[in-house]
Amino acid sequence: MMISTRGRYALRVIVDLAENSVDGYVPMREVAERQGLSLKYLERILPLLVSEHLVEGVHGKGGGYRLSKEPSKISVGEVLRITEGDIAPVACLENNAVKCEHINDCRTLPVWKGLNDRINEYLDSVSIADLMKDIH
Amino acid sequence: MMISTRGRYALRVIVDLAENSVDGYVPMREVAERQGLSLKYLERILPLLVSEHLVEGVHGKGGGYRLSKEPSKISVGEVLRITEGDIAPVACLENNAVKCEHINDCRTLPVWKGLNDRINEYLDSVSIADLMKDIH
DNA sequence: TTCGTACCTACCAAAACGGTAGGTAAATAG
DNA sequence: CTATTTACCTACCGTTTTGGTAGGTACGAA
Repeated sequence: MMISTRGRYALRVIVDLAENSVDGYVPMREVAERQGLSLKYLERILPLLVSEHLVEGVHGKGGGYRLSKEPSKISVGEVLRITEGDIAPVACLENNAVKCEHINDCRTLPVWKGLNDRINEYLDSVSIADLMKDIH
Repeated sequence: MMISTRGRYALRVIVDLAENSVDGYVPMREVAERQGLSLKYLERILPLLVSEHLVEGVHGKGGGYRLSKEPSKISVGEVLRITEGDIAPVACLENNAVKCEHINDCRTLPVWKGLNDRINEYLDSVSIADLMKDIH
């Protein structure tokens, strides 16, 4: 399996924020409760999203989190790359991969590159807005 | 990362067999040497491919392995599903996944299904013959 | 000053990963 | 019949990743 709970939970949090932060900030306690996830675990995931300017957090009463961009401007690929670190399907395509010596003669590399391209292409084509429930 | 060494090595072995078993059987010792992989580790992977009738092994001198089908009839997806067990990108799409209770109201499920479909579609579209070096 | 929030760091159990070790079973050559 | 060569089987094992928990501190509003 490629996408761990970190990425999956992050995505659910982002969609939850998109749907529930009508104007103000939403405390993570509420999101955790709504989504049935551990607050403590989410608290470890959110700083990643903050540092990459996907969400903003404010302290104190009335504080919480909100999205920094419109849901239509955030792609699923963006969220996953931030939280998973790397969504390459094989080790040799990871960012910090050790240079393979048979790279010019590898029979299997083309299929991994092809797979990687299709995965990223698709995940970048879906936005958070695409995942939101239409609220009439 | 989604595809572990098991699947990647299996694929390299299959392509190696396709290229090097002109008529007879190829001992895994030769393949391991050519590919720079641990023989002992490959010996643990190959029974999977045998039991699913992708390759055949014969004992004794002159023995080894050969493909059971033409390279053009074996897809990359087939090899990976056998060796990896499951190539689902997320836990909730795995074969023996626990039934999620929010399955009918999950905002993120559609994107995982879409991803899963594209991954399998692509891997099934590439055959071992596509990965072989043209030998003139 | 108190409360509610984000945010930080250390720790930890369980599973997966990537093998190694040490055999047995079967087929062939001599 | 014996030796050799191969496939095949099973148990073990160190390291890394996963999926958290525990216990705080920093900050901001009331």
